[in-house]
Amino acid sequence: MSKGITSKNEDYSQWYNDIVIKADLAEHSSVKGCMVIKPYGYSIWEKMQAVLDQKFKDTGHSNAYFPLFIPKSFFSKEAAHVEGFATECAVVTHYRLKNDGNGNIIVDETAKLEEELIVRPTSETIIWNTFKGWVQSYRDLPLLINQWANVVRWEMRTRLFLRTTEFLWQEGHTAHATSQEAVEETERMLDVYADFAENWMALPVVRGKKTANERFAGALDTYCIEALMQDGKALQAGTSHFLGQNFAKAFDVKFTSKEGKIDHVWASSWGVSTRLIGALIMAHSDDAGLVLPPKLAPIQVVIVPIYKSDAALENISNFVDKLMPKLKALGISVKYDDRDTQRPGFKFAEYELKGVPVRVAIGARDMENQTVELARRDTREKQTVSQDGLEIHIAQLLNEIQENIYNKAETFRDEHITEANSYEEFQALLDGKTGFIAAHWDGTTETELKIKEETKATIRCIPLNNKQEEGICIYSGKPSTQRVLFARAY
RNA sequence: CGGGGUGUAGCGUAGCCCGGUAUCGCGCCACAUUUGGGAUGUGGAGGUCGUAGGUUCGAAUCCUGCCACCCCGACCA
Repeated sequence: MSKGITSKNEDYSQWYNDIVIKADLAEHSSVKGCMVIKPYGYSIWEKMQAVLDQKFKDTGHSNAYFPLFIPKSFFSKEAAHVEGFATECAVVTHYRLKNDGNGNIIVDETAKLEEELIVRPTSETIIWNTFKGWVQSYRDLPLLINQWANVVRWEMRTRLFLRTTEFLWQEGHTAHATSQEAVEETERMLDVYADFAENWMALPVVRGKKTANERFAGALDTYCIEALMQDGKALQAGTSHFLGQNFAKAFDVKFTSKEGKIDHVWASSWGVSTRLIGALIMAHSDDAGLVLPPKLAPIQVVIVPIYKSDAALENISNFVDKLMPKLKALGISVKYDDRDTQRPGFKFAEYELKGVPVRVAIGARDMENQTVELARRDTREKQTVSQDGLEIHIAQLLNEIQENIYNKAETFRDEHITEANSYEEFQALLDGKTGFIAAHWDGTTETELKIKEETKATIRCIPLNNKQEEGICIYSGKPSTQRVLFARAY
């Protein structure tokens, strides 16, 4: 059926790569580990940005932009932070090239930087260095800043969208007068992410906290949303960190309270990246290609005319010219593909591959009967409907698709949260059913690492509002008060 | 950084062992017939065979160095 897409069941990883390439989302660049995000893929990112950006503004944040380069000394100021990122930093050491006399361009060794610059893997340090100058009084708080940026993490292995050397993201950085406010902010932004994932991406997520071992370098607490992909592996879709006073202390950011006391401010940081596009692909798509939730689809409706003569095309086009404004008035993005260079069957396949939620096909027969053929991408069902009130019908269908995609993913997710009560059971689940495994854990990093070493499964999170129950750790047999979610992860 | 691959037209490839400047498919261009699920025919364009050396009368092919990318592992969002 679908040309050139490996079946999901045959090779999930290859299926994913095929979709990214064939749906024209991105391609490998000539730069190792870096991708080119192509226009269609980028427009999905733009849609995500637009929604998230509005949500950030609605919660009081302002956008700003900080430098790509961070002086090495800044990094050294927060011990856990530098340790966490040290192994994956690109470093700028020189600022000039020269011709070596043989026609080769080489680094000019005389142009060595006094202090090396780190290409930001995240911006806490440069931002907190800057915040020092922005905060003096409680009146300056809370400071709620977001930036849209690229970052670089020198990963050893990369995968399109899921892990690339350079990627795009947003990072929020906030400063507060009290610990409680900073924690509330951390939780608020986690909710923003969860809401975005569930209501826009149609991606059900588990809200939770990371274990000490999985925590962000420099944070006191890391919250996350975890999603489940169709192959049963988990993917972290967003994180929000309570940073305590770690960075405020490292960069000496203090404020005077109403009572005249001087104290370090409290901080949060939070981010989501282009990795979300990877999540979107892996959560919903099928062997025919990408499946996009209508709310994030760059093109929500495509109209394909089927005609034999110019007169027939003109007839259809006249109808479409009246339909398109009605759809646009309802906020629906629509494309009329009247290219004469491709045949209808080709277009059908192409838009399915690209995940366009609704296809409208109109031929001579439809024009006679005052109908159109509607095809929905999620179920691949087709129906013939009246041209009368079509825009309303389509708007409803888009909502229905959004809902259906979510429900399908939710059912899958719920069916793939399984309790394990022994290590044998745990291992059998990992190798068989996969998905999240809810199991008792003794709370030690030692046990967590042992399990990871032996099974490659990690603790994805301790769900928020987790049910408390007595039990014993599946690995050590020590007492435990709650189950945590394990999974193999991306 | 270890292990494994690959580099030949825009893409995917054959040829390499056994040296004689290159195969096939897709795509592209033109024209015609087509158009309700990835059209067909005819004609055509397109290549410093990753790169630098070496061996040879002659190198995609043999030898050496280099570069790049992909996959698997350790690391990670």
